[in-house]
Amino acid sequence: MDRAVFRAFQILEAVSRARDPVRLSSIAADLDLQKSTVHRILQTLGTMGYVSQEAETGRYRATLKTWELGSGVLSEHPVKRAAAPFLEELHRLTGETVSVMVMAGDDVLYLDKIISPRPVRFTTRAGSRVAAPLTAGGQAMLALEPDARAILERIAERLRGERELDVELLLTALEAVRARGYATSRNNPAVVSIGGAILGQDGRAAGALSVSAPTERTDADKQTLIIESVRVTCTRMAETLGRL
Amino acid sequence: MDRAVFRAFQILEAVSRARDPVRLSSIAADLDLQKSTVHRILQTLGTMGYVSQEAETGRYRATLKTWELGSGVLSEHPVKRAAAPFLEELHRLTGETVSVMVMAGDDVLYLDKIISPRPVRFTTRAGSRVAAPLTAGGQAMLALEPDARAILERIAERLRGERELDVELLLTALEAVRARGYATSRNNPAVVSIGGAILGQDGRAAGALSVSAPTERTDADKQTLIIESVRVTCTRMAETLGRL
DNA sequence: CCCCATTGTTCCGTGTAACGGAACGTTATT
DNA sequence: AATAACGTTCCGTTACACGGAACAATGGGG
Repeated sequence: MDRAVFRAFQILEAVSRARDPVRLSSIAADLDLQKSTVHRILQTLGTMGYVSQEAETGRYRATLKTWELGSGVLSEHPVKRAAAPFLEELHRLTGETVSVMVMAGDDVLYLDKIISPRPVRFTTRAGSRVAAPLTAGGQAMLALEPDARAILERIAERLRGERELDVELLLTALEAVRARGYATSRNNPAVVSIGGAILGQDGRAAGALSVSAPTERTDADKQTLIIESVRVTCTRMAETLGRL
Repeated sequence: MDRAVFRAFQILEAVSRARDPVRLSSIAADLDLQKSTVHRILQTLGTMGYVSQEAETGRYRATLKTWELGSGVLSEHPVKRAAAPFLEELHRLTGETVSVMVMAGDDVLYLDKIISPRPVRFTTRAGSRVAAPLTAGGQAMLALEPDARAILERIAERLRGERELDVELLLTALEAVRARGYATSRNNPAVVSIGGAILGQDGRAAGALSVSAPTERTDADKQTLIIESVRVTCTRMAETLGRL
C-alpha cells in the first residue's frame, strides 16, 4: 500500500470536491497531514496538471485534466450507454426532468440527466451522490436488493441527527414498491419524483430511471402518465440491456 | 516529486483511457515499469476504489469513482456554466449538434454538447481532445491567439505522417477567420462545422461554440443561418461571461 | 499432450525518497 | 506594532517503495 499514493488521492479528492479553491492548510488539517507533505504532493499534482494554484491567494483548485481523467469512464459505462435513448424517450413522454442512476455503495450515483426546459430546476447534478432511500430511484433499486435492511441501517446511522429514518417502516414500504413496480419520493415537498428500477440479469437492479416534477404542476392525471411512462421505459430498457 | 504518485497517475490514465479492460503486463510495458511496481500501485488504486479487476481475465478497468473524482470540476467550470443556456439557444436556432470547447494545450477540449435528434451523430464526445486547427471551434480560437504560429508548428510536427498541415496556409486562413468572425471546417467531408470564439477579457478566446451538420442537408441558406446564429450567440455569451 | 510463453502474484534485501518537525519570509488581522 | 496564519523551504531519519527473481495458473502451438 503506497502511502503517498493514498494521500495524493485523498488530497485530490478534497481539492476536487470543494467548489471554491481550497487552502493548503485546511487540507492538512482535514486529513491530519503535515503541511510539508501536503505541499510536496500538491506540487507533484501540479506538475502533472491535475491541480493549479491561484496566483494571488495561493489556494489550490482541480483542473479540467482531473475531469478528463474520468470522462471516458462514464461514456463506456454500460448502463449510461444503454440509457441514452430511453432517457430521451422518457423526457419526451413527460416533459420533465429525467435521470439515470446506479447504486454506488449505499448511495445512488447520478450518471446523467435531461433537465426540464421549464423554470423549476433541481440541484442534483450528474456525478452527485445521495443516500439511496431518500430518492425515488434509490427506493426502486433497494426494493430488489436482498440485503436492503443492512443498507438502510447503515444509512440510518449515517444520517443520525440530520434526518431520522425508520428502518422497519421503510422496509414495508419497499415491499409495496416491489409489488407495484415503481417508487415515489416526497423528500422535497415542492417536488414529486417517480422512480423505476432497471432489472438486471441477476434479479437485482442494474440501475434506475426517475422523473422529477414540481408538485404544483402535477395533478393526478399527470402523475399516472409519469408512472406509466417510467414503468414501460424501464422494462424496455431492461430488455435492451439484457440483450448485450 | 513523489515518484509513486507520479506513476500512480500514469497508470490510472492508462487504465482510464483504454476503452477495454487492460492487462497489468501491457501497462508495465507501455510505461516501462516493473510488473511488481504496477501491481502494487494497482492494488492501492483498487483498495481506494478507482480501479477494479475482472475476475476471470485479471484485467483492470477504471471505475465510476474515477469519473466522480472529476465530475464536480466540470460543473464548476466558468465557461461550461455560462455556456449552458447559449448552447440550448444555438441548438434551438439551428436544430443541429452544438458544442462548447476550450483550449487545452494545443488541443481543443470538448466540455459539453447537445446532439442533434436527427440520425447523423458524431463521434467526438465531451471530454475528448482534438488538435485545435482540425476543428472549426479550434480555428476560431487560434485566430485570436498571439502565438498561433508556435501552436500550429507543434501540431504539424505531432501529426506528421498521418496528416500534413501547411502552417503558412493555415496562418493566412486564420487572418480571414479573424476578419469575418467565424471559422468553417471541412475536416470530414460529410460534415460541415461552423465555429465561433467566445471573446475573453484579455482579448484571447475564453472558449468556442460550434455547430456541426451533415453536408447533405446543409444548403447555402442553412449555412448562412448557422453562421449568423453562431456569431450572435458567441457575442452574447461573451458579454455574459464578461459580467461575472 | 507436452512444452513454452505469458499471465498476475508473492517474496525479499537494498537504497532512496517520502516523511515529520522546525524555521522561514509574507501577507492579513487585531 | 504585534500577532496570527499563510505557503514554502530545509534537513536528518527511517519507513517503505523499489527492482529483480521466483511463483502458480492459463492458454496456445507444435
